[in-house]
This record gives sequence, C-alpha cells and structure tokens, in this order.
Amino acid sequence: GTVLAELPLTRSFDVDTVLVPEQIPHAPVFVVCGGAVGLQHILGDGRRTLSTLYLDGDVIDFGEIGDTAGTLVCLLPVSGFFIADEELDHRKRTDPGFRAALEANYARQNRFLDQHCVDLARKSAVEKLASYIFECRSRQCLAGGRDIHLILMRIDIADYMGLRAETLSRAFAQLTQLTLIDVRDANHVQITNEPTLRQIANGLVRRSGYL
Amino acid sequence: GTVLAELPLTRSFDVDTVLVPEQIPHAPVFVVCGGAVGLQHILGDGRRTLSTLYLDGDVIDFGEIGDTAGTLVCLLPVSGFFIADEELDHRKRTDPGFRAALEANYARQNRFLDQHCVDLARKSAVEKLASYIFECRSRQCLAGGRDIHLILMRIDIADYMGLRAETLSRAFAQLTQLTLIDVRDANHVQITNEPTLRQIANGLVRRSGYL
DNA sequence: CGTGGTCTTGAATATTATCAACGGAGGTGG
DNA sequence: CCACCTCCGTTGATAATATTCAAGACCACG
Repeated sequence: GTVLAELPLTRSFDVDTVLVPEQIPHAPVFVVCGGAVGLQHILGDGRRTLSTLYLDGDVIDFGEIGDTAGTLVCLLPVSGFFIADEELDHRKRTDPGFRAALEANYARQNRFLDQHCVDLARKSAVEKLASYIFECRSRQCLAGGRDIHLILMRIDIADYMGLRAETLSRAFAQLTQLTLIDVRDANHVQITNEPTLRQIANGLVRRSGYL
Repeated sequence: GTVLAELPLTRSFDVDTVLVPEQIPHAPVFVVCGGAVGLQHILGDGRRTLSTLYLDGDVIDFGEIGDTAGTLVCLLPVSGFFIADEELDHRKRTDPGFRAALEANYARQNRFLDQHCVDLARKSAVEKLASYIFECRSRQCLAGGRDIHLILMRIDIADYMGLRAETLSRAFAQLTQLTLIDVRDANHVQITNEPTLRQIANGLVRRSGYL
C-alpha cells in the first residue's frame, strides 16, 4: 500500500454502505486505508456469505470484481481513496513499481482466498475459529503477538467462516474452556496457548485432542 | 491462453505427478493446455482439500503460489508448456497484450476462487454438486450445453467441494432421483431440468423444495 | 428505565462424517 | 479363459457435528 501514494480522491463510508463502481465516476480502484470492506453474497433463501475481506492496505478493483460476483459492503467505518481511470492507466504504463504493487496485491488476495478455501472446505467450527484468529494476526502484521484484534462483529466473522453466529459463539466458548484463548472483550482475544491453537488451526488434533 | 504463444518448453505429466518450481529451472510459469492440475492442501490428520483447479488455458505462476500454499498435483494426464524467466520478464516489459493476458488470468482465477468460497461456505451437499456441474460447464465454455463433462474423479470432486466421497455419491443419487440430472457414466451427466438445478445451485429452494 | 442490537445459551432437529462392506471395471498372470 | 487383485464408486447403519428455533444476558444509548 505504501507505494500507492495518497491522492485527493479520499473518502469515508459508514457501516453497511454498499460500494458501487459508480461511487466515483471513472475511478475503478479503491485503496482501503482503515476499516473493513467485505465482498458479500446472498443465496436465494437469504443465507449470507462474506467471501473476501479488504482491510488496511488492500486494493479493490471494481473492474475485476464485476457485477455477478456480489456486493461490496462496509463492515466497519471505512476510509480510503479512489484512483481515477486516467491516473491508473498512466501509472500502469509508465511506473513499473506501481505495476508490481498491483500485481503483488492480486497475488496476495489470491493467497488469502486460497487459504480461505482450505479453511472453509473441511475444518470444524473450532478449527475455523482458530484459523480466523491467526488470519487476523497475519493480516495485521502482528507476527508473534498474542493480543489479537478480531476486526469484525461476530455475525460477520461467522458469515466469513461459513458458520452460524450461534456455532461461532460455541467455538469461542470451547477455545476459552480449553484455556487456549482468553476473550478480553467482543473485539479482542489473547492467545494463551499458541502451539496447541496452531495445531487445531492446522487440523492436527481432531477427536481426542480438544474434547 | 491464446495470446500466450506456445514455446518449446512443452511438457506432459502423468496423474499424481507433483509440479514443483524446480521442474524446469528458471521457468516460473506453466500454461495448462490439457488435463487438470489441482492445488492440494493436506491437513494435519490427513484431510485433503483441492482449493484451485487449473484447466485448459489456465496459467500457473509458481512464484505467486509460493511454498506455504500447498502442492500442485496432476489430477489427470497433463500437457502444457513453461515460460522461461527471461522470456517472461521481456514480454512483461515490452508486450502490453501479454501483460493484459496475465492480468486477466489473475482476475479470472480470483473470480473462480471467490465463487468457490461461496460454494464451500454455506451450501448443502446437493447444492455444492449442482454448483460444481455448472462450474464445469462455464469452465469449458459450453454455455447452454446440457451434456456436462465432470472432468475429475469422484474423490477429487469431493475434495474440491469440501465433501466426503460418500456424501458426494449420495448427492448424485438425490439429483438423479429428482430427475434433474442423468448420470451417463462416471464422467458425464446430462442436465434434464436446468431451471430447477440452477435454483438449487443458487440456494433458492432449501427445505421444502427437493426433499 | 426502556429499547434495540449484539452475543450467548439450551434443546430439538437436520445434515454430514465415519466406519464397514459390497459391486463393478480394468488389469495381470497362471 | 478365468481366477485374482486393485481401485473406484456406491450403499447402509451409526456417530459426530452444525443448524434451527426460542429465550435470556449484556451493553450502549436515548
């Protein structure tokens, strides 16, 4: 994100705001500086999924996402800036560092999506929560830190990890009872047994381990 | 894929071959021309997940995937060609069409991953199978076609959709009994009621609909 | 002090995973 | 040619897990 210098097209959005390509005409890229944006999909009967999270430093390319892929919703108050069409084209053509930054952003998003698929496909609720906690840490570049900011509300974490809010709540209770985490408040947990929590996130212990 | 002209670094691989970056030194990109490659992740206790499929025309960037993200496994006999480091750099610098093709590939992979997350997060087994059938069709550019090639073996479809093979088998049985599909052989199904199958894939009918 | 929203808990239900066994297709060797 | 084997896919019974629905707890806010 640091390579992309801030431009005058800075904006802020409230929670639940839907970001649409027409927000700023001819500005197809939005760079998140604070808050959280989620790519939201609603199934026919109302089931909600958050497939991608855009946090501080992430680049949202409206052109890439298109119309069929869901809607971009502000999950927290969001600040960031748009990049105008001509500016984008110009810098893509002339600035190799800019191109590299964009490419790195795509690759980064791809890795997160890939890992997210693994988390969703086969992991239990407890494993999903453990994985989410570590994802929060790595996304916030707090390598090794024990105090984790959970970023989202429970319902959004649940919709991101493919769970119901009730099931997620029970997963918090289980990890707490196993003294692997300590829930400070709704938005913060402290990791009290990182090796075991890591093993659970990686699916190492399943039946005998944490029951 | 058509923009990327074929080069002399053509190779073929048998089923179960693991593709590693060192396969061809200094050739970090592989373009799939036939067969199927899967990005495979194994959890600590052996659970297997296929997070991404690379089919005809897809571009695999070893540099992007890195080491931590799983292993690339040939799910079918694979043919394709590598692009050498210097060739890649040169064309990235001088050929805007090449850059655009690479970027489009990233965006395409991103959309597939995104949709895949939605499929994995909240859909039932039957809904997942319906979604997979439509994904096969759209990947093979058979818009509107009724005869679908399932591409993969049952076990690989299951690991891709986050199911056990037994559960997937029961999903096939359910869709067949509802006369929504007709299983020709292990690799082919015919869609016999596309609107309803589409509704199931989209999560429109859940409890009362197909039971 | 009520109110709306978020989060949690409990009991019943639905769905999936697990374990075991069977059937069929394809290959191999006597 | 046929017994034999292996791999793949299916089916059945049971256990584990998540969802659903209902209700209560907690907190911020007017």
